[in-house]
Amino acid sequence: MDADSLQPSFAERPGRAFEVVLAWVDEQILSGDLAVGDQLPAERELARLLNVSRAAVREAVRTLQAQGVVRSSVGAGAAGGTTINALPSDALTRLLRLHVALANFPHEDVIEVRVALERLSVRLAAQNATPEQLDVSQKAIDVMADPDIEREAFNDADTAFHVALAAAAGNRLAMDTTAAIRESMRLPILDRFRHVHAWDDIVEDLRRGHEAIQAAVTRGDAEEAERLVETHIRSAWHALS
Amino acid sequence: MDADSLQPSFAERPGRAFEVVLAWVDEQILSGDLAVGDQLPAERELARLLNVSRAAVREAVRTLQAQGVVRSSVGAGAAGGTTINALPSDALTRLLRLHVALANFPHEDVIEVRVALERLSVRLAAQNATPEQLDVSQKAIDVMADPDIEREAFNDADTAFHVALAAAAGNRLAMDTTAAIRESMRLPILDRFRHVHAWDDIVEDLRRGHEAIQAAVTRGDAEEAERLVETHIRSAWHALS
DNA sequence: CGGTGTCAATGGTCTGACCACTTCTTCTTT
DNA sequence: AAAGAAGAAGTGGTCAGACCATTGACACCG
Repeated sequence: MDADSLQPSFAERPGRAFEVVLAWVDEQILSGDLAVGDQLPAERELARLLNVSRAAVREAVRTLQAQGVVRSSVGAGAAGGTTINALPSDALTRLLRLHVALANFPHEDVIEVRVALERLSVRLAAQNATPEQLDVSQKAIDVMADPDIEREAFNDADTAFHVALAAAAGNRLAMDTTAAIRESMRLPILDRFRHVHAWDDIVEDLRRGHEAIQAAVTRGDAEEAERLVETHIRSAWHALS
Repeated sequence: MDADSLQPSFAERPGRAFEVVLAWVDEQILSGDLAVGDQLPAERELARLLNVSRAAVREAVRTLQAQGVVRSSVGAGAAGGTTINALPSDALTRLLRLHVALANFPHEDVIEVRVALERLSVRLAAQNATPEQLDVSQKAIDVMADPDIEREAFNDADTAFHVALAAAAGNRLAMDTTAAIRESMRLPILDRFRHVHAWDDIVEDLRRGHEAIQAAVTRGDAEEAERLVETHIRSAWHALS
């Protein structure tokens, strides 16, 4: 009944109790008061601060944990407690993959977004890529050049190629989202790889596409790289459908 | 003590209690005993079945909810209870928003990705938007037309305009990512709104940009809409920097 | 000086209770 | 007999308070 003077807007808020906690954490993160590596208040303290039970706080923490936002460990001192996670892009990738796998998004929708992001990636890569970064994508091309390569290994190298180009873009957010979406389509694409008939023709098209993209990026031709990557993604998906 | 004869492998398992529940649900889903639309046992029953407390069951349910796997609603009968879910989206938006905020990406990087996604959104919107969807974005424009509008309200309506266009694209993934990125920049943009000097000039530019985009989308001119939205975003950010 | 044990703080768990809401059943009234 | 009202039962949502295991800091004793 008293206190609350520090956080009245949250303590008075209606709605589910654990959502009050989530909203509070969201606000703290978005406003910059909580950053990666920082510790959340202890569960008991947070419960008192927001006028909810500790059980409600714990349910919110579980939600944040499931999303990879925080990590909890027991014990006193700096090592214990709940801390904001570096949110390795794995969390994004995991969640995107889960959603796509559950057919929540039509594959065509995913393709559209993927085209938009990869066009951005290769454009930035053509402008910013270092020779070392281009070596990484070239290595993926070399792997795929093996005429006896298994379809799964080819798919992995294919994924690695696109992720490597995204990494070469020098834009971390573009890389993370591009990689997450390509990664989320790894299994659906592999499934099609396995059931397609004209495998030899398709894989040859893919190889040519990759090499053309790599060449355009290497010589810094952003526009051509954008055009090539869009054609590459769309025609590959069409051939597999 | 007793019982457990039905699920000994789970009831006897060590490790965190809520993970026992998660493992049980995983097993039921993977084995096909639980499918989309099915109901989980009631929390009290599940707690008794797995020999854990109801609080542990609830923490597991929160985890599943955060992952979008289940949906809960109160009440007796078929309408109440926790059911296996098909399609959530909040989880993705929330995670992406936090991801952008936490990773502390350079704002320029975020702008690049935002341009790529919003170009996609307005292109799809120009091709697919219904009059009802265009009404929503028009309403945001009307709100911003108020000459006495507060800067925060203007920013909210601005966000709403871009999100509405993304929604009109008819591509759920594009909408979620576009909305998440625009929302992740809500606070930084608001901060600039508050400290900018030539507010009147800037806001007039923004209004003209919105109206031009809305007009292009309405008449189905995808290419012009793409061009306009890119110019709009880049020039607005430049004016605020 | 160095080990050693106490102590405090943390997350993890449990119990048992109450609430708000929804549905189904049963009984009363027309 | 039909319609409606009252209540019983079951659901998730929340709370308070307790205990446990783990961890780190600090005072104490050798």
